[in-house]
Amino acid sequence: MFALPTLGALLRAHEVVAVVTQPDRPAHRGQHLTPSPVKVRAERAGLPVLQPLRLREPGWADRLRALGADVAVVIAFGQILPVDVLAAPARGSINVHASLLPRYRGAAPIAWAIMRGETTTGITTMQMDAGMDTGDMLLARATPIGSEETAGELSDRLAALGADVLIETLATLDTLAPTPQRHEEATLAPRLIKAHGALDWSQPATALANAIRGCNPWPGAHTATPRGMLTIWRARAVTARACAPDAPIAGTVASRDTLPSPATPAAPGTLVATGQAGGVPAIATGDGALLPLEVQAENRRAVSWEEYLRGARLAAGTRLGTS
RNA sequence: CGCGGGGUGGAGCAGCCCGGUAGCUCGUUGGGCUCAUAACCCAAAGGUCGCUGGUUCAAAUCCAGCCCACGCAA
Repeated sequence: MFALPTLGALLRAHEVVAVVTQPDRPAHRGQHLTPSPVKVRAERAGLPVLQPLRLREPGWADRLRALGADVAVVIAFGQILPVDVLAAPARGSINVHASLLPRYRGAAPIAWAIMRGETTTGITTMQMDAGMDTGDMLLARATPIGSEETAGELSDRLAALGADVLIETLATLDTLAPTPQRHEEATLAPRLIKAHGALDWSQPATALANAIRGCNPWPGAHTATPRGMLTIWRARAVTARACAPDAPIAGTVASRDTLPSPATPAAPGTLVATGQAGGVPAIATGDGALLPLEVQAENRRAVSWEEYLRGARLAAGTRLGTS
């Protein structure tokens, strides 16, 4: 979980008076009530754990104020906090946000940065105010995004970076000059919903590859096939050199270098031979073709694209994405 | 008792409804073709059809119970 490294760093470097986290929720197979990882970690450290259903309800600001904390650290909490709660600690509340503000304000900055094809992102700490991620910035640190990095992988890195930046922020809090954000440059990164994972094959292959990275591990980029929904976990954009609508999938390509250009490109979403990667079929897009690497059919494990195709029995020319 | 699909040679799957010869795409091994190959051709090895019990002349297939791993929930 994203907040865990920061909690660990705080436990080492500061006195933590209490931890506030989400209530236990039914989770996983069997619907058992499951505590958040933050709660587990806090209880192991012997700290009081508060799990408010809604911090907006009256009384919480007073309870938090009574803890007598110098400062509150808010990270990946998922609730909008009223100002009296933010102001409960003596020095207010500091947020660790996983983007370079004012870009990608909101609940899913990591996924959106990848889906938009950004090559750089980072961590920003800010003094929280009433708006959503609109507070004055304290410290920021950038990090490059790997060309094939997934949201999950980037999240792990940013979680570790966030812990560092937060500790540095607290250590220099007295001398830091809060910098107002350039609000006119703000962009939004709203919480993802399942529909954000629906692949639109008319988009360019590079955009689709970004969407797939950004939707890994949640909600998963998916498309319809004649045999049910298919989630694509990893994919690579390839050139559409040999994309003919009725090209055979494998086997009869005489030479990868002498293929004639198709008279008409295959419709987006069509399964086509590529003449690349040993004749493994790819998927035609609005611009170029997409070569899936790791996929997962409904109710099944994630497997390689080649493994999936062995059992899926999809012929060349099959259209994906039309349910 | 949250819901839902699965367990079939080494991998991914079909067959199950409608019981009757173990199938497909790969992989592996051997041989062939070729300047060559991840391509093509031929051949071979490899399976207690998750387990137990039941029904039946006959069970991968129908019934019951159990075990195992998986998906969904934001």
